[in-house]
Amino acid sequence: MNLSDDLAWRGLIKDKTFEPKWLDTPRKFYLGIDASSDSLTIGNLAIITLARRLAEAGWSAVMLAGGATSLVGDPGGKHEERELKPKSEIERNIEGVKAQIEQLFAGQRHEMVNNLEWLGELKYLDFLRDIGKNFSMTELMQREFVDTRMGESGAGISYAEFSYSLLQGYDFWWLFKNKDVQLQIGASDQWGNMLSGVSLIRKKETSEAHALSMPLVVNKATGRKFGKSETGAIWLDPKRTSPTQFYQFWINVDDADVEEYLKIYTLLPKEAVNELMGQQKKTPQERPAQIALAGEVTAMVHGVEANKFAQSVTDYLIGKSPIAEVSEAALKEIRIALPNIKAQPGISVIEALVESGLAASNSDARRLAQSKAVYVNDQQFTKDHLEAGDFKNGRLMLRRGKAYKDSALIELA
RNA sequence: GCAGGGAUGACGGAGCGGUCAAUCGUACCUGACUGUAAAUCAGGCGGCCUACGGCCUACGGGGGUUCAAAUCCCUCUCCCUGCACCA
Repeated sequence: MNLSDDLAWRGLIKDKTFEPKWLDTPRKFYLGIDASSDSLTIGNLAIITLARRLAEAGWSAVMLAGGATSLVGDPGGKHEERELKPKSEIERNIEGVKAQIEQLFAGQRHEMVNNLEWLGELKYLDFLRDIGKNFSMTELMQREFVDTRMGESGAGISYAEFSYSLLQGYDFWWLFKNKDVQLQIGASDQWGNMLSGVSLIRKKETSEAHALSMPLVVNKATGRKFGKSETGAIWLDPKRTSPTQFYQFWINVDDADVEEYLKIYTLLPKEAVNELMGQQKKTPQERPAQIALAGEVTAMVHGVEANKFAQSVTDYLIGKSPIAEVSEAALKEIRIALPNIKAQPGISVIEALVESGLAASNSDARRLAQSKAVYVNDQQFTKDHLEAGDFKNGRLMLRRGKAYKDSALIELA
């Protein structure tokens, strides 16, 4: 299947400035990544996976870290002005984000650039004359982000954030001129910014350059944007979200979403996805689609070894492999992957829940205990204390709730 | 600058001197039913405790009035709406 058909089938094309067939001749494209945090989330992963697809279809990839643009802050999709981040923090963020992109592009040819390289030395007056002159204020004012921020109930917008779109347009133009980049890809909230570049190139170079946006990934069950909420964020950084937690997240995906995620987040071809969805329909309780999804995505983000390990930890979680018989080597890894504490026999369940982070406070832990939400080694647990006999070989699995993802390892001190 | 209006828990939004740890909705957590799914129903949802009870901290910041304040007064900060100023 050629690239344009594949992307259409996966639902990855929202807006574009070209005929679909144009995609099928490989050229050079770029994807800009914001550096507002030191780690990417699965929200960013969707678009990076799209970049991977283009690369595998023969396109040359330029990955742009927004060292300069992050200093200003993208107003797109935000309801109020952002806090400016210190420069040192953004530099750190860039390093973190770069490393993750390297991992995701392992074995694929790609180029990393930082727009600080050219935006950093840009002179303001030159910018106004060369770039500013090419933007119509009328057009800019009609942009949705400006409109919502400046409208009746808007929170206002600063000149700095307002100018963001022009900077991004400049990026595209610079890359077009200096690196022969002909396409920019991004999530649909970047559409306006991408068009800034397209029209700037048209005006200044009288040449064609194009933009492609993909839809924002939405949780079908709740209708909400995916991976955006602060607390529930799933990070690519294993220090923030361990590979096991990462794997568990995908295992736990709703049935309604799993097909879409397979298309967006894995490189599995159409036939394989259809095959999986067939099985999913027949035996949903075995969760074949979720298992495939979790395996594919974890392997891509954290590597094949980490994926294997996450799968084996899952076997311990669901009691398929008894935790009492875990090998010393695996145990070491589990201590990293799961919340874990050392305890004396006789420790109260409340204390164990709080210490391990499964409960937020003593009150919270008491509520959980009262509602019979405590499990030890996959069995409902109603006693107040963990006795010596509850530990098998000096350890046990403590769990909050019925789903396996909120588990912790408790070991005898 | 002047005049009005506003700031309440994760969010939206009630309350306008005691019965307010604060109605309600959403989000979130747990239980039942299931499949580590969804929907539905039920319970919970500031913290702490030797708990059908008690204590602490909270309604933008600070100060006051009162036996008693989220509720009244003063003041500061920020936001909104008009008007004025500036073009």
